[in-house]
Amino acid sequence: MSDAAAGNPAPPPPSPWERERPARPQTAPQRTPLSRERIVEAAFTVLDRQGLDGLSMRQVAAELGVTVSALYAYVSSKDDLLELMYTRLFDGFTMPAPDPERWREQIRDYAHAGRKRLLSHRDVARISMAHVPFTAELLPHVEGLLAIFRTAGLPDRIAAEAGDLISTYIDGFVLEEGMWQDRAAARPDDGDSSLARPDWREMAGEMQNYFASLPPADFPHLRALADVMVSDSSDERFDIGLEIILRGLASYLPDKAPDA
Amino acid sequence: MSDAAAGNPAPPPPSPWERERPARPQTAPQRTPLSRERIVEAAFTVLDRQGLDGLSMRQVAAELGVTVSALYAYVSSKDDLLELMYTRLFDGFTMPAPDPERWREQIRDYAHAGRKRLLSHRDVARISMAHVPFTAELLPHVEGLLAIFRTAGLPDRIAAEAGDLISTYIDGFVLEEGMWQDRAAARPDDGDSSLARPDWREMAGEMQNYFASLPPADFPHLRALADVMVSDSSDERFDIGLEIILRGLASYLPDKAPDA
DNA sequence: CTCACCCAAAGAACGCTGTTCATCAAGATA
DNA sequence: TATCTTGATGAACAGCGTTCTTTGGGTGAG
Repeated sequence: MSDAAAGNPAPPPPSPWERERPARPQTAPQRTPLSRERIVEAAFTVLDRQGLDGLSMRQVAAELGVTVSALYAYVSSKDDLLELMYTRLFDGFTMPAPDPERWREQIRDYAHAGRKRLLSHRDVARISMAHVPFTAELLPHVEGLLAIFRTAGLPDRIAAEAGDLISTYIDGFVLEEGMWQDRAAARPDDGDSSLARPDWREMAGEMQNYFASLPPADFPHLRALADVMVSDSSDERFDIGLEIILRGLASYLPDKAPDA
Repeated sequence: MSDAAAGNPAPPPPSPWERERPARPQTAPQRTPLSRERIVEAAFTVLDRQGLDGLSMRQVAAELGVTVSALYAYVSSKDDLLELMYTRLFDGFTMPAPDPERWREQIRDYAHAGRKRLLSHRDVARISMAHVPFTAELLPHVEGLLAIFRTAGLPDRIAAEAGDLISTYIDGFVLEEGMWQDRAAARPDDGDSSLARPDWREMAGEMQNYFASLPPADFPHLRALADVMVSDSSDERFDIGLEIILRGLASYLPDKAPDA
């Protein structure tokens, strides 16, 4: 560097004793200058590949080809990053204008969209469960839900609770769904042929065998329900639970009789 | 140590250069020989003092005056310990014989007991949320729940889902409850005068102010419901949500009309 | 009484975590 | 050309779950 004044066009090869230059040029394409968005994106990549337990700041940094400490210039903590991921899930998600005639369908749509969102990335239900959607960006969603319930005619105290209730239901259901998937994926059965294929059908068979093995005198109802519990798909089970809640809410409507 | 052959009755004072003997006699009262039960007990002590995030194997070991590695002779992993803690919550918890005339009260009792159990130790709802109650010790509880629903007359597919639904509701509600408490306790407001007193009333006031500060045009329903959301106690809110679910379930009973 | 054994616990170590800090190269500004 | 800013680096710290080897005291056999 000291002879730069000479201005010779061909730089000499690096002297053997000077520490090999960090080889910035390798990373030098300098993809993009790093940003909150890029960090969140990388975090989702790591999440899908390694799950929430494998999501570490170091892994995210590695995914970006960057050091850990660099992340902390854009994200104040891991919790901050998780919150960013959580709110990003709601991007492009708008609540419909409340239609009193169709409030049930509107809630059904909301629930289905919510479940789809939680299934869009691995372990996202666990992240969602750890957050209350009362940040500024998410308040419009809460407002939208309350709008549907209130204009449908539900009493205030019921409407106030209804939002929490179905949100909790969605999160809880998908969380449990994910736990079964993990359990199925972690079965030491077929060696490393586990191509991330949970093999739902085989799992169901094992469950059914297990239920059938229970002492009939002690577990009559569990045995009686084994068939239906195992034969219903996740989607069907989700809709059943959702419908129970909707019927409960409908029973508070002043006017019409709460029949299906 | 090398002149032990002399056999002199009075042991010499410890030579200054040999590392002070670990002073086992200090710990030597040897309280009790360490066991799974004692480890779980200590874990709950640490949990109540430091929360789930502060619950580490090392802290549990310290609580028992013992090294970390000693724990692993009784507990195979931290997850194992957490599962032990989870199932211990159900100790002395028995399901009532199903009474078709009183199924609603029975479920209400179950829910209240469940919430009380989750509130009995800090952060326990988070532990509960991470477990499916399908271990051998807990199956009787599931069976008991299904028994109540089935003998009440609910269709099988509804009964099968009902257990999950109310369990998820209880866990989710208390989880959220705990998150608000944590948020209130972490408020940097009054310095270190935080004697673990969440000061619920003050928190509610802040919430109400926040809602009132929202632009009326964008958040009419949130503003309208601020009063009721904040004035209702946790117990009332819990009962409201529970009642919504119960009404929904009741709507599937074949015979009687599903009025309150 | 002495020796061998056994086993519960100790202690050190490994690789990982979230977070902070001093450093540094390169670009922009004066 | 000299200074300042900026975005990233690499080392470090304390703590984590887990495993491995060592050890010391109590017990039973000869």
